Amino acid sequence: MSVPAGSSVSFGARLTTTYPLANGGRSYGSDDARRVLWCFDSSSAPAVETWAKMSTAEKATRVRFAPSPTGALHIGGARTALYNWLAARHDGGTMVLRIEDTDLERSTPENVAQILDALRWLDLDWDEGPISQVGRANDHAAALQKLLDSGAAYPDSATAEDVKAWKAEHGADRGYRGTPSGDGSGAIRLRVPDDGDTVVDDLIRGEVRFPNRSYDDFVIARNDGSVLYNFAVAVDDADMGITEVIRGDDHLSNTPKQLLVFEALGIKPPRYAHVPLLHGPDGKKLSKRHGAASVQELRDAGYLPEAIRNYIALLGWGPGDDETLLSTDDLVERFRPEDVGKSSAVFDEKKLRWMNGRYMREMPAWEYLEAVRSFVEAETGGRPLNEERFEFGCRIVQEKAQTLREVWPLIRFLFEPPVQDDKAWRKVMKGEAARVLTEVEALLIGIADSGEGPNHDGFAIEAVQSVLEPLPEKLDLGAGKVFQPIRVAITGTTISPGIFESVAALGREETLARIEVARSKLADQS
RNA sequence: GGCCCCGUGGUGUAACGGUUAGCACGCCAGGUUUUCAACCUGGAAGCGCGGGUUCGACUCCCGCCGGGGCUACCA
Repeated sequence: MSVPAGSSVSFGARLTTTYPLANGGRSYGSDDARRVLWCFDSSSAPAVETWAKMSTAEKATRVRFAPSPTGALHIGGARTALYNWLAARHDGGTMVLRIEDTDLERSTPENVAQILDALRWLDLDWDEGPISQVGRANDHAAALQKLLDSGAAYPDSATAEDVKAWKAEHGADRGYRGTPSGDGSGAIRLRVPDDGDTVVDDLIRGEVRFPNRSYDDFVIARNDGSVLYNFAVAVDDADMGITEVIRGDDHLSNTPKQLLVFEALGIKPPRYAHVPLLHGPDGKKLSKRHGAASVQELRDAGYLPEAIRNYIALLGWGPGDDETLLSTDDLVERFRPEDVGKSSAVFDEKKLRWMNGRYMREMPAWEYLEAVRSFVEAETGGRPLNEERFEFGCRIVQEKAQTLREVWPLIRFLFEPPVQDDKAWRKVMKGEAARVLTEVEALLIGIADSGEGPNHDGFAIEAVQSVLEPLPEKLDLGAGKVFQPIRVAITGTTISPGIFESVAALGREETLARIEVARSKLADQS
């Protein structure tokens, strides 16, 4: 699966937040609920399976990624999405995208759009959805009624204060136990047994036991019938036939509650794999503070989707050998949720940069060019650039740049006058610099105009190299003493592509003019 | 406070009862008679602490310490 280069750097999401169900997206809700499904252009959404018609035996791996749209997609969320995606693709399973938007306050259409955009940009597609959790209200209500009827759940008029008081009386390790209100008032709580443990058989952590008595008879729905997270998740995972729940560690302690809901519903729960959380460089939970933490920020910083996938896959998971550079196909082939490590990892942008550089070098020329283009346009405001020169410039820095964003600063001198960098000038333009530039000018003028080279003026890389390379020895100077003055003269700084390439790219006329300017400035200062 | 998870160099990981504790990023030095980058070579740097079990523990058990999560009529 690949995406045209053009779309890999633009967010052309045609997401709509309109309510009519626009495509054949599988609905898990009633007709009523259909009207509140999040819909998006189906052009990138694969055909949908008819899960309901399948027999149990046919129900292969079904995973889901269920972000809560309370902000941009985080690097940690992206990793969870990737792990789910890899697990699904690994054995031809199905990935469901579910939007946990029951938090009316924080869930916004903008946030949903942003998350979908990020997922699409990362090239992590889903087979079903996006499904709005809010849109499943009727199904939640039905499940709730079932529990009420069976007595597994009950209305309790206790307030938060009442619960607190109850716990103060019964001990801190004792979960609250309420009593049904006679009149049906109060929030709906699930009955939790006093004895025994609820054990989570986790793919990553093994069996984790939680004493039932430490859990409250927790609230699963408000009195108006609106359901709460731990209940909605369990009902949804059950209805959607999810076989493997791969999610963040922060949900481990909530899992027993969901298991209790499954039990009350009489449905076999899925398997769980709780992946460790990602931490920032300071060891704390990853947050916006820690630099480029969201997918969109990473994209804006010039990282490639495939590099990001490779990098985040390795945050907590390894292929078992010493391989570091793994293509997405490798990842799909080798990833298994049970191989994910148990300890939290720290996002290290330095390594991502290195890895991104490796991927940039591997990119086909046209793809690399198109990817760079949008970054350059952002810098230049879309001002037209000489295409031939642009392409040549990009080519000579492909080996050097580590992010798409770093390309422009390196080739900028080809389109603009040298930058003013006093520090670089002082460091280089001294001693033999004037003599060197005089010598260089003469040599460059001597290059015959064969019509070769990027500017068709004889300044081909080889031609430039053949006259400049012997110069240090000829002048009995170090290479740096000879080449740095040229670099500063034509670019203004000490950092640029290779010097022969730079001179060739700039061309005869402009190179000589800049050297001339530098020479006179040098003459003035002495 | 209660319940739970985690602990190999700065970072990500491998080894899982017996290895000189491997690999990658980063860092330092040198090389590539062109800076930066890339590339090559070399280097510094690690099993949180204390008890056990064992002929032998990074690997098993216990305690401690440290980090984290959950503990909402949030998700």
